[in-house]
Amino acid sequence: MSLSVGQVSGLAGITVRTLHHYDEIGLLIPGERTSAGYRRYTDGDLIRLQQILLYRELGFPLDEIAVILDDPHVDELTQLRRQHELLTRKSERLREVIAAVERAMQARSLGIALTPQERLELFGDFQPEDHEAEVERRWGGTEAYTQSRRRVASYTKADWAELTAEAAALTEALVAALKGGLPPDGAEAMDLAERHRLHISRWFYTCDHEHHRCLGELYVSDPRFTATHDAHAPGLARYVRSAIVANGFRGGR
Amino acid sequence: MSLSVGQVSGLAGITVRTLHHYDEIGLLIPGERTSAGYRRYTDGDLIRLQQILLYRELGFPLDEIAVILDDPHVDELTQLRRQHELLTRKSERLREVIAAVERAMQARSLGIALTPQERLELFGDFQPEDHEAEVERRWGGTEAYTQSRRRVASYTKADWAELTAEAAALTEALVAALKGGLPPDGAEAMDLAERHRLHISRWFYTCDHEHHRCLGELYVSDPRFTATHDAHAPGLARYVRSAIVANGFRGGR
DNA sequence: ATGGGGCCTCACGTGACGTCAGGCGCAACC
DNA sequence: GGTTGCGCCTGACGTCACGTGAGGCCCCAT
Repeated sequence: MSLSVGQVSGLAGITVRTLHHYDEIGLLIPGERTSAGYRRYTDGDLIRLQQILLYRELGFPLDEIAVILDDPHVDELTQLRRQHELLTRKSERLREVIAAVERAMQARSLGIALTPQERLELFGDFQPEDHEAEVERRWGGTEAYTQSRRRVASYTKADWAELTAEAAALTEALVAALKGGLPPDGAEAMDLAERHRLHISRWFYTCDHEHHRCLGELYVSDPRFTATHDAHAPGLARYVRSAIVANGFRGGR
Repeated sequence: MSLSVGQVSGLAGITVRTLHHYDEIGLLIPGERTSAGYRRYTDGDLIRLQQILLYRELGFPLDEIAVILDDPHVDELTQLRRQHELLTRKSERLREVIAAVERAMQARSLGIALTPQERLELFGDFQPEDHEAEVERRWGGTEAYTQSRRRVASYTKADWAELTAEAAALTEALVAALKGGLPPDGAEAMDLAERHRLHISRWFYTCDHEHHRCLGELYVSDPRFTATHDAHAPGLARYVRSAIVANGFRGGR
């Protein structure tokens, strides 16, 4: 009960050439060949092909797929769980994009123009691989980065919930301080900056005052960070930077 | 308020090279250049970029994206509606894939093995563009195909509901006939075959007895059609083929 | 025995970038 | 006021995942 290239290509919705290619690079070598050299795909081959197509659709390059599938100490159930998680993540991202498009439609039909930044953030912030790759490029190699990465990887859902709640409260307080007209070098703002520093230290990496100051600079110099902050309140990025600097003078040295 | 390549690449989560590429092929030419030849992206450019990235993620090739976006008599709201529809379609497909993975997990943890066909159907049947491309390859150029395509394109939701209901009822009746042991060349089965032929004629293209016979052959020779039929009841594909042949002799000539 | 459809192996083409190489622009730092 | 560094520029070649023939077996059906 083995199938020919044509039959498999029909079943899987791919071309014969693709199957040839996968054979060439050793990703999917048919279990048998007829005496005439015809490829014959067994049931096991088909299962592997389905896995390949799934990971391919998730955006993995073929050589990585080979590594993933040929890992000997990973059984099929684990593969399925991985796939499931990646798929749901992708689905969530898609839902956000859809929501963004809906917002844009609403805005458009009301005659409001969204800022381009607001619309591009979707791509800048949510594409998981791309974003991580970019982070790697900017921060790769630094100690803070690797520490942060190790910690974050071990977080449970509950941890994440706590983390984001804490971050949200902090942002809210900062917005309130800004809108309340409190000076960035006042005690309240400095306290908030200190809370911010401790937040980073607790959840991501040990952040001393100097590092904190670098972060503050980044908030105003990197347009992505600036946009994220200023989305909550205009001028927030600069306000936070100032508060951080003031707090650094107070507590640092 | 224009941005440099680096700033745009950061915002959009893409590389500088990609922006250069889009400039080279004329997909996204920055609105301005400084005297030194530096690219400067305006707000309009960013909006266009966002549209490009959306269509790109939907799998469109870049030249097609250019055609879509440069279509003069399509305003932004229409674009958004198109995007929204395509995205929701993609989301639905993703949900089906997720559901399939969940089924596979359940089956696996219960120790049941799914047939490879069952798993590959997902890719064979639901990838919209690929599938259509394959249909084009197999049937492109035939008159029946173009006719079917024209008609199907004009169907409303209500039409589709009626169509699928009719098809489901027909399938059910065929399954009942098969399971009831009625001979495929008996009057009842032939009547059902005739109903099938009229169903095709009504909804897709004028289907005479000869064409109907070809279709019957296809049901048993093309594993995809066979699988679709036999999923309802084992042996259904062959049963339908026989009934069609018998009906052809009765009514055809 | 003779097509015709499916399959084979080269082998070059293509789309969407990645990746240097070599060099200008400009603000900062010494 | 050089020079260092970073960002930007233009070629130009490399890469990945195939697409697209060309030329030639295989095999079943007429």
